Parts: sequence; C-alpha cells; structure tokens
Amino acid sequence: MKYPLAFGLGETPSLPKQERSRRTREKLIQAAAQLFEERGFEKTTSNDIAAAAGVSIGSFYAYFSDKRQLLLLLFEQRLAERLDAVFSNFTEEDLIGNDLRGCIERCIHRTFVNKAETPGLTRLIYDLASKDEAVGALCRRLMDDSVQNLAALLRKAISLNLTSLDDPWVTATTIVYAVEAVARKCVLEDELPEPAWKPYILCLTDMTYSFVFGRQARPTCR
Amino acid sequence: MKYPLAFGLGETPSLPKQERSRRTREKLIQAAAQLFEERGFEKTTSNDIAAAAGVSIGSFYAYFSDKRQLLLLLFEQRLAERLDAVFSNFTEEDLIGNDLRGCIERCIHRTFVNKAETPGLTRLIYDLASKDEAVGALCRRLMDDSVQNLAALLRKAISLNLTSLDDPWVTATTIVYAVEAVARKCVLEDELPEPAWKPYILCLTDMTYSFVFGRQARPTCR
Amino acid sequence: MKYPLAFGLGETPSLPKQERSRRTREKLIQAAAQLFEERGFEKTTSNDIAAAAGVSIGSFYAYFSDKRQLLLLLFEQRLAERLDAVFSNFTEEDLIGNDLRGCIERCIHRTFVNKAETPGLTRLIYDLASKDEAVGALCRRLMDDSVQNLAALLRKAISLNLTSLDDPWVTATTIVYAVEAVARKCVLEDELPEPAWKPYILCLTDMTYSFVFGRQARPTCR
Amino acid sequence: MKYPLAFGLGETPSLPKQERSRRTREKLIQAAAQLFEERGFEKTTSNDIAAAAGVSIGSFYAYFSDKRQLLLLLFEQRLAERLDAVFSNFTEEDLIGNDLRGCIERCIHRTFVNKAETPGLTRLIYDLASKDEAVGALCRRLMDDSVQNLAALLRKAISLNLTSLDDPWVTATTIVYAVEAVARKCVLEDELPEPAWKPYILCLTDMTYSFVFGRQARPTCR
DNA sequence: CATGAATGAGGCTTCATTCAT
DNA sequence: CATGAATGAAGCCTCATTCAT
Repeated sequence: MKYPLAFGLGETPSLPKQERSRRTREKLIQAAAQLFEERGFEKTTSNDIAAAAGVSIGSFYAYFSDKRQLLLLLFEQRLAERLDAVFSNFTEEDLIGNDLRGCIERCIHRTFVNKAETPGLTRLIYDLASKDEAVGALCRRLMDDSVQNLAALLRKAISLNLTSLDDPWVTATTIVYAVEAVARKCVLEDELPEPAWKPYILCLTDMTYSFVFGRQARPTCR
Repeated sequence: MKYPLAFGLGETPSLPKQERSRRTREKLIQAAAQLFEERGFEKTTSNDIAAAAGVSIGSFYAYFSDKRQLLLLLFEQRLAERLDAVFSNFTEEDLIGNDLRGCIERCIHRTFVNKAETPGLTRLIYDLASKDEAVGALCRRLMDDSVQNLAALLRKAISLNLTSLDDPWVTATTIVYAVEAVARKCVLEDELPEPAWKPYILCLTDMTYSFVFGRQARPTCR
Repeated sequence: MKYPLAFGLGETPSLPKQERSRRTREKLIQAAAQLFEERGFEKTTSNDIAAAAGVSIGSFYAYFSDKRQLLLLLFEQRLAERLDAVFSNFTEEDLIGNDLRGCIERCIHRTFVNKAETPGLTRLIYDLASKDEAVGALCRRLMDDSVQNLAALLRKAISLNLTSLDDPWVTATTIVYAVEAVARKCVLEDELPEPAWKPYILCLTDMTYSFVFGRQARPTCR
Repeated sequence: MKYPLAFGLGETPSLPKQERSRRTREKLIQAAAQLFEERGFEKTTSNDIAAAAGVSIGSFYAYFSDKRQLLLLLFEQRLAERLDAVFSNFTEEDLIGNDLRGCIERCIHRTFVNKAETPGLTRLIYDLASKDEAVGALCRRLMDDSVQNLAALLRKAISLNLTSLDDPWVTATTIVYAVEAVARKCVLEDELPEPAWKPYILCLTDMTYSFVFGRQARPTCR
C-alpha cells in the first residue's frame, strides 16, 4: 500500500507494521479466552496468558493494562453475538402468526444454543458478575435488554388483545430469568447434549405460552 | 449448657478446656462468615479471619486445615437452615386443601426470605459453586433436594388426578429454577425491599399454579 | 538469661515475645542503613535488604510498608543525633566569655565531625532531599533549626551590643550554609582526614568572626 | 547554517541526511533535558524521551548508547554556559578599580542568576553527582574551575598588596562554596523570586569583602 | 537511518502456611 | 492449646534494550 508499484504488487494489502502487532494481540486474546474458560479468572495469571500465547509478558502489558481489562475486552467482543438473546428475534408478526407456540419454542431453544456455543466464557461472565462491577453491569445490561424486548412484545400482545396481563414488565422478567436459569442448568451445569434439552425447552414453552396466552385463548375452548 | 450439672454451678474455675476451644472455633467461624460475606472468598485472607476473630493465626490452623475447609464447613452449617427450601414445607395435605394457591405463594415467598436472610453468604455460594468442586456439589445437592421434593409432590398430585403433567421431574426443575432465579434477581441483585417482591411472587405463583393445576380446571373444555 | 531464677525476678524486664521481633526489625534497619550508604537508595532493593539482614522478604514487609518508609525511619532515628548541629552547643555565656573565637571554631569543627561520623547516611539524605518530599522536609527542618539557633544568638549579640548586624536571620542563614557547604566538601566529597580540615575550619572561623564581631571591635582601630 | 553554500540554496531536495539526523538527535536532547528537569533521571524512561521527542525508541539507541550517556552529554553541553561561574568574569582590572565591592556583588548575583536559568537541570546535576561517578567528576571540575579562578585572583590581590591572606586556595574554596550554598538554598530550595535574593547577595558580598579586603583597608581606619 | 514490536530480567508485594516458644 | 514471627513461592508489573522490517 505504501509502495504500490515497487513492492506492493500482488498480495498483502494489509498494513505491514501493524499486522504483526495485531496478530500478537489476537494471540493474547485467544489464549486468554481459552485459559479463562478452562481455569477461571483468578486462577489464570497474566504470565500464563502470555506463555500460552507464545509471547513475552512484556507484550501482554503492551496491549492490555492488566488481566481484568483483557477480560472486559473479551466480554465486549462477545456481547454483540449474544445481544440477540432470548426473545430478540421474536417479531411482532410472529405474535399474530399461526405458529406462536413454535416461535416461542425457537426463541427458548436459541437461548440454550447461545450458552452451548461459548460455555466457558458464559460461565466466566456469571462468575465474575458479582465480583467485578463492570462485568456485573454488562451482565445486567444483557438481561435488561432481553427483558425490555420481551416486555415490549407483551405490551403489543396486550394492545392486540391477545392476553390480559396486568404487569408486562414483571412477567417479562420472570420469563426471561426462568428461561435463563433452566438453560444455564441444562447447558452449563449438567452439560446435557442438545437432544436432552428438549423436554426442558418444551416445558418452558408450555409454561410461557399457557401463562401468557392461555388466558385469552381459552374461553372459546379453541 | 452442654454440661449443666457437672460444670454449670459455681463460677467456671478457669473455663473448661473444651469449652474455651469450642468458643475459639466459633469465633473463627463467625468472623469468617462475616468477612466472606463482606469481601468475598478470595479477598479474605486467613490472617484477616484470625484477626477479626481476635485469635492468633496459629489457632486458625489448629481448627481448620485451610481457608477453603472453613468455607465448606460454613456451607454445611447453613445448609441445614436452608434445606427446607422452596417447596419443602409444602405437605401433601396442602395439595388437597382449599388454599392450594396460597400455599404455593407462601413457599415462593419463603425462598425470597431465605435469600434475604443471608445475602452475603448466599452470593458467596453461587460465586464459588463453579470454582470449587465441593461447593458446586453442595449447591447442586441443595437444588436437587428442592427439585426432588417438588417432583414428589407433583407425582402425588398426578396420582390424585389433580394435574396431568407427563414429566414431573422436568416440571419440578423448571419451577424450582425459575423461582430461584427470580428470587436471586430481586433479592441479591436488585436488593429490592420485601414489599417490592410482591408482584414477582404473584407472577411466579400464577405461572406455577396455572401451569400445574390449570390443566385440571378445564375438564369441561377438553 | 531469659529465665534467671524462677521467671522474672532479677533482670530481663524486656518482653520475651517481642524480643525476637525487635531483633529482626533491628537487623533489617541495620542492613538497610549499610546498603543505602553503600549503594544509594535506588540501587538497593527490598530483597537486598532482607537478604543482608538474613531474614525473609516477608519479614521485611511485616515491619515496613516499603523501602521508603524504612528510609524515613532511619532518618528520624539519626535526626536526633544530628539536631545539635552547627551552633546548637553555643551558649549565651560563650558570647560574653573571653574565648568567643575558640567557641565558634569548636562549633564549626563539630559540624565537620558530625558528617564524618555517618558519611554514607549523610550523603544519602542530601541525595534524596530533592526527590522525596518527606526527606526534603526533614533536611529543611534540620537546617532551619540550625539557622534559627544561630539567629537567636546573633540577636542576643546585637542586644548585648557585640555587633551591629541589621539582619540576623540572613546572616545566620549565610553562615550556616557556608559552614555546611565547606564541611560537606571536605568531609563527604574530598573525604579529607580530620587533620586536613584545619585550614578550612580556621578560614570559616575567621570569616564568621570577622564578619559578625569585627564591626564592633574596630572603633578603637585595634 | 553550517553548510550555507553547499546546501542552503534551493529547497533542500529531501533534507540532507546529516541535517535530518542532526535534528533527530537534537530533538532527543531537548526532550531529555525537559523530562529530566521535570521528573528527575530515574523517573524518566528512555521510551518517554523518545516519545516526547516524537521519534522512535530505536532512534534513541542509534544516537546514544543509553540514558546515562545522554545525561552526561547534556551536562557537557550546559557546562560551557556555566563555566563562567562565580568569579570568572572578575578581571584583574576590577581588583584595582574603584568599584571592587560592586564587582564582587555582581559576580555573586551572576551565580544566583545562573541557577535560576536552568533550575531543573541544576538540581539534577546535584542529585546525580553522588550517584554517578562521571557526573560527580563534572561537578567537581566545575567547582574546581571556580575555585581556581578565584584563587588566582586572590593571589594577584596578595601580590598587589590588597590583602594579606595566607592561604588563597582555602579562602577561595570557602567563598565559592559559601556562595554556591546560599544561592542553591535561595534559588533552588526556597525558589525565591529575584528581588528576594538581595539581602543574601549583600550579606555574601559583605562577608567576602570584609574577609578578603577588610584586612588591608584597616590601617587607615576607614 | 527510522521504526516500534518484542523481549525478559528484575523489582515490588501478598498471603497461605509452618513452627518454635 | 495459643501465639505470632518467620517463611518464600508466586503473582504483578516496568522498562532498558534488541532486532527484524
């Protein structure tokens, strides 16, 4: 890029100097993610991370102010992937569609999958939430987003006369936390394989569906 | 109190050895409980505990093999108080009584109160569950007991034809974890005062009741 | 020696437990003093001090919060010995005695001796005065005491009509700093042996004497 | 400026190599001077210097073997400016002129001004003099030059029968160190503004004048 | 020449644990 | 039993210096 004719012909459009640096940083982040997952935060030392990344401890401190900052970075990176949590891909059209129950089920299933994809890091987040204020804030934001999302849907459902809940926020909170808790237990704690999630997902789906939509739908006996 | 006749008369010449020793031990346990609650496990040093208990660090190691063992001991002590968790005081008579809903509500309320009584220690348990195998086992046992308890009740309800659940274990798990999660959020995370628990408790009660017993109420429609 | 007869009658009123501890502390202080003198502050590590004292690094931090605090302690200890600096043993009687010049000379000589007794530590103090605020304050206090002392004497001399200075404080400052500077050069910088101090001490004496008392003595033209 | 004909015409095609290099070097020296003054030697890192100079750390080591060498270089540069210290601009004509006292006063004043011009660097020199052999040597050389200078003047004064000192070297040493010490105190330590120097300068002038030339002046009783 | 990423020795400090009294 | 001084492994972090580009 700097010497397009004399040197740059062909490949390597990437920055020459910064490239090595970027890779070192990346190696550190990867190593940290793995070690944090394997051993937890406290039991991973900055020296461990540097060693696992195959770089010197000096490089570690060139890129991150300390272990905790790297951890936060990691969270922020993964946050985006997880922000579509629980009921985020549940649209208003789904509410009036004819596969409401299926939609709910898929949303719940998605929550299980989310956890299964990065089990170590997810565990880590929960562990640290109570210790580190910043991590706690991230977690709460994540959950709040989910609750807010679902509450908005419930409000819509109310206005569409699909249900007669009186407190959509409390209901949303209850559902989101229930789904989260069961997903955590199945995936992170018991480490059940995906097929074994089924009954739990169905149970949560039933409970949610009957609780939210059972009220209105039933007078006519369907 | 333990030796009312043999020792309790007079002025306890120089404190029976075993009595003094028991007290030292107790002081250490109390101090540890408080410090663990306040600062968490990792940030409490064994020297801190001894100092807070007003005894020497040497005594600490005379009574406990290490910090972790003391922690486990603490848990076991508190475990008993908490073993009546969630639905443990829900009897079979309640099932056929005419205040089923009120009984459920009281059980859920009890879970909230349980957490509010020792918030620090409860937080601690959750924090350590994923780090320390033994703590994790204790936690799981606690939850399992609750689930088992409720599952037994559900089975009973099925046999009494009060509900038509097909998987009492999964249902019990879902309910217990849902109640736990919401209680944790309200009490430990948001630190809501008791009156503010109400809507959440009602929501959980409704959800549980409608999910479990709502099926039976509808005989005429099916 | 520790338990001479039964237990404490006779000698050794000193604390038994604290004794070992006091010795460790003392060993550390001694070792630090020597190392600081030999290598200076920055080039002495806390590990060096512990090693030189023959104790573990842990003990170092049991007694001192860090290297700097130990240094300050050292200064405060030595401060007392040095507070009788420059003109402190110059009494008002000396002013009207018939060996005024001899008294001045002895005071100046004392300043040289003072520095020769703990050359390393004295050097250290000067080195650190500009780096460390607390050390600087100590140094300034030391000098100020000397100046104040001499200024008081000069004021007395004025009131006795022995001299006609108009600014005793400035004069005192000048004399004290002049004596200090020359003493420092001879003793600490050039490391002259005591006999070689003589001409410098005489020169300072002459200068001081003629400057302060030369004015009044001269009306008669000698 | 150095190659006005050979290079100065035209637009400096791409900056003559040696010129660019000279500038890089100069930037480093300037940055170092400033940082050393501000923070002291130990607290200034080589990376800080390079950063402040706006060049890479690699360049730093291309021009200087290490931090210490750069410091020495700095001293040597500033040495020249300061070599006219204390009595260097005191000529033999002044000795026989009719403003001898005024000349002395101006010389002393010059010493104060010298320090006030580069307070940070001057402090630095004193700080390092005892740590670094080379810096110490530079300092001593500086002082020796002043002493030698003054001693030569005093010898001249003796030969002109203006005074009757018996040891011009010791006298010169005493005067030079006295002036230095008071100047240091006023300017570097107390950071007095220039007007406040006056009484000290007058006191030093008086003391010097009366000590050196008071002897000769007295036959006539003034 | 300039760059700046990488290095790693070495300093600082904590704290679980031991052991002589 | 109680004491608390002593221990030292182990973590954290800095910064002078090198070297490949």
